[in-house]
Amino acid sequence: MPEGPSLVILKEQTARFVGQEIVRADGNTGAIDTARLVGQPIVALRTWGKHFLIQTPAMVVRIHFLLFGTYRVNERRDKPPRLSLGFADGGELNFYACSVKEIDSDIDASYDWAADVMSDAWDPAKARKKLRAAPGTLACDALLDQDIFAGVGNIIKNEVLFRIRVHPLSTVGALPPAKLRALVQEARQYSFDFLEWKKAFTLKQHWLAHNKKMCPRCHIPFHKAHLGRTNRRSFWCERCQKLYT
DNA sequence: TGGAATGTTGGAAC
DNA sequence: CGTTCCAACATTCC
Repeated sequence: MPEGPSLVILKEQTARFVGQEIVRADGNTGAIDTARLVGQPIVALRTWGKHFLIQTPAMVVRIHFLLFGTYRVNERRDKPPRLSLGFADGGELNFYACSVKEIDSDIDASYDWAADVMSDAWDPAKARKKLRAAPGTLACDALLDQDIFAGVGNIIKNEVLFRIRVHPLSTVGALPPAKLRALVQEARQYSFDFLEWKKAFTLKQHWLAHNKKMCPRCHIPFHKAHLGRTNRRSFWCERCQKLYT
């Protein structure tokens, strides 16, 4: 469940806990002192990219789901939770197979909200500036850079590059200004499309490139390889997606 | 059924 | 000291 839009769904599903007091906190995370959460009210539940932030007066806990993490709201899985929070109204929030970490309480100082593609504070001009500052970066790596596009994951990467018809091995410095602008714009636009499709349980059927064998536009086979510094799977069409170097 | 995958971190190696 | 590479983590699906 790891890309940014999925975290936004989690935030929406847990909004009812904001303002509530944690009456029980446990789990097999060795990383935080769960006892310190008991008695704490939830000040805010926020997301930054793929981070889920649980803010209380005493501490801020960061959940990262990595590749396999899951959660349940008012339900339990048949597995030990990494972190389980119980609330006064009987509700509970359970996290599994994720990274749990206490972070600095001053989250506004440590997080650049303008870099989060799902945030109201998202700043496309700032993202373009960061891209121009690293012209040698491959397009496939740039989209996965959480300092530029927090929340973008491998699915979004592949879909954005297909939408804007840019080859994953293009360098961002070689992109014409309109393409650079499109890359930044679609990183956010596709993320919001992802959000709506995920909510409707129709995400996979909307994939045009990710995990696909054939180009839906020109009907030749996609290329598939692990590319870039990030070495993640890329799916692309040699005919439709232009290589800029 | 083994291998790969919506991801990141920390430490070794150079 | 900076950069790069790789193992580790852990679950689900094909």
